[in-house]
Amino acid sequence: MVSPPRPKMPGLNSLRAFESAARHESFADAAIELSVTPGAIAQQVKSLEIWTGKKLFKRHSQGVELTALGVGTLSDFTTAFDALGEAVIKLRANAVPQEIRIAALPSIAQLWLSPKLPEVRAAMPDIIISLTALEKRPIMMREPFDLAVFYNERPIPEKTIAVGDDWIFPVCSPEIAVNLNRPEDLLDQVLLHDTAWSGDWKNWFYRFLPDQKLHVTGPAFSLYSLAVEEAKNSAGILMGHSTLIGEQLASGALVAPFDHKLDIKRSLTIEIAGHGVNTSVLQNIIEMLLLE
Amino acid sequence: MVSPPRPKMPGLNSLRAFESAARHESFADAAIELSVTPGAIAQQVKSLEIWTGKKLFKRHSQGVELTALGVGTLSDFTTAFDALGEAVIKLRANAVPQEIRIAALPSIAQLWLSPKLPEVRAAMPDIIISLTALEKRPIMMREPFDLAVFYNERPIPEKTIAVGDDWIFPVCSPEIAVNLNRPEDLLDQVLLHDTAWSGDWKNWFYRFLPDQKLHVTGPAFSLYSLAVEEAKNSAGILMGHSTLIGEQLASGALVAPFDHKLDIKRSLTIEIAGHGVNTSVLQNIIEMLLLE
DNA sequence: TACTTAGGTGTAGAAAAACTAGGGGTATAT
DNA sequence: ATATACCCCTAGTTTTTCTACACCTAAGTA
Repeated sequence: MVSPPRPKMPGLNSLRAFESAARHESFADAAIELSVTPGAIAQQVKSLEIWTGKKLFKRHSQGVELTALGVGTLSDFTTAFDALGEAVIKLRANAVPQEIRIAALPSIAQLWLSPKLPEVRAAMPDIIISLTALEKRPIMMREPFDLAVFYNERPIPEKTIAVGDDWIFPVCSPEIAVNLNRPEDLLDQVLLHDTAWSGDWKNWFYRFLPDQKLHVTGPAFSLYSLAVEEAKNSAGILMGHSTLIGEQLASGALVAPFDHKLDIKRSLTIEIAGHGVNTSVLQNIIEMLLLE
Repeated sequence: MVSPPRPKMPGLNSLRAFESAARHESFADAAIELSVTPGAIAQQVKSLEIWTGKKLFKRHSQGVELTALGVGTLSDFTTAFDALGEAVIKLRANAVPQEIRIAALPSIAQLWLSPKLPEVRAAMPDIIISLTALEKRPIMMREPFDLAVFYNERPIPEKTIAVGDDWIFPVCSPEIAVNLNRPEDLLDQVLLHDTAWSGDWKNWFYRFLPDQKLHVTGPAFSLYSLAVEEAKNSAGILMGHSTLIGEQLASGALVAPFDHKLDIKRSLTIEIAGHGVNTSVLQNIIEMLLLE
């Protein structure tokens, strides 16, 4: 009566953990990708190694390295999980075609996308547009988004649509601007920082005031939009990103006291999911976002 | 500091349960394939339906039917899980190349394969040959076997190698055979049955003694090899399978009292895994198995 | 040389996921 | 009418997976 035992296959989760760890060559990065702790990755990988009977990684104190065996199968697993991810995303897109999911960098979501969405929603009242702010660009094959709006270094990858190049230049409230005539006037001012883009001031100074030692002492904000608000409140000078502060410059809430603009060689881009669902709706949304 | 929550993807196990259930159009069959209870499948499918927000199956009292949404994505999932299965099997084959895993029907394993293996092992002393008896043919893309020896209806599928056609005819020990001259002499004899092949006697009688009512009263065995042993011990008449009792006929332990043989339109076949590892070793093994 | 940092390991306990068991229900087959 | 085959649901249990540390090692830094 007992049916013969079939040889067990390894758990699917251990395969996913291996694939992620192998792709990043890092348990820590895989842990971030899968939203678990590195210890969980280590355990899953170990269980797969026990199943195969061979080590998949060489452990070093500073990281891991794939063994020959691991190298040989990584691409198979990546292909398989890509296919699986696409199947899931396509399923979701087909199941809820009236919902469009957009992923964007928090700053882009708040400063660029959010102001444009009301118009898009008004034009497409039966479409639900959801917006998720992510610090890191999602892998469109693996995560359930229809559009992703992020920065890309130029030249931008294929399959992405350029929205505009990103230039940086100091901006501030009109009240403060009256005291600023030359870049040197910045030296005794409060310089507002975004924690994620702490290099902005350094880069700009390096380009336009190369002889000046920079004081990185200003207040730091974890969200660029907070820094924008503070700048509007005359709390200091902000390094403005051309792609993000268009609204504020247009309304006059912020002004650019100088003409010194630095191209940071990246563009705001829109990436479209490859699931092939809702293509025309997505095209319409993109067109509306690109206007003006 | 808190990283923004990414939208959760459904659990991998629910995807596998859905794929299996959809492929079989049956929760019960999926449960067998995945070695769980049907309730487990139902729960996994439900959790996927909750994630997608739509029903994937229409439930009927006699079974399930895929919805349009389910139909549309089944092939994507099947493709993905096939790729994943192949990746795992290839990994295993590469990790332990000195081991060859053979799956076979229990009767084939014991009566056909097992007698031939010592010679194969002697010829390849550094290869470990493991043999697993399975009631059902494994899906070679999903389960870790290198060779599968099973019956196939003729015409046999591509990619399988025919070993020999299966004919059935009564066999018994020489002592019993002296009393058997014509098929009619079987009527008052003990007829041994294999539970899995209970139709054998019926088919043979239908062909050669169509006018006789058949008594299906003989002892039943869950393993054909047990029935063979009993037949050798003169416990009764066995319906012999040409592909399985060659040894016994050759040694004289069993004899065929009549010339009445029925072709049951199937062949013993060997299927080779598609992972492409160890191809030449596998070819050698198959050649040895096909000898004589 | 000693400290710090980055990244991996191992274990125990906790949390989450998955499974089984068992009681229902509804069609189809006998 | 009764049995059978399937699916559903819920409760409780088992298994898996994860976290939380404490520990280890190598490389960079003071």
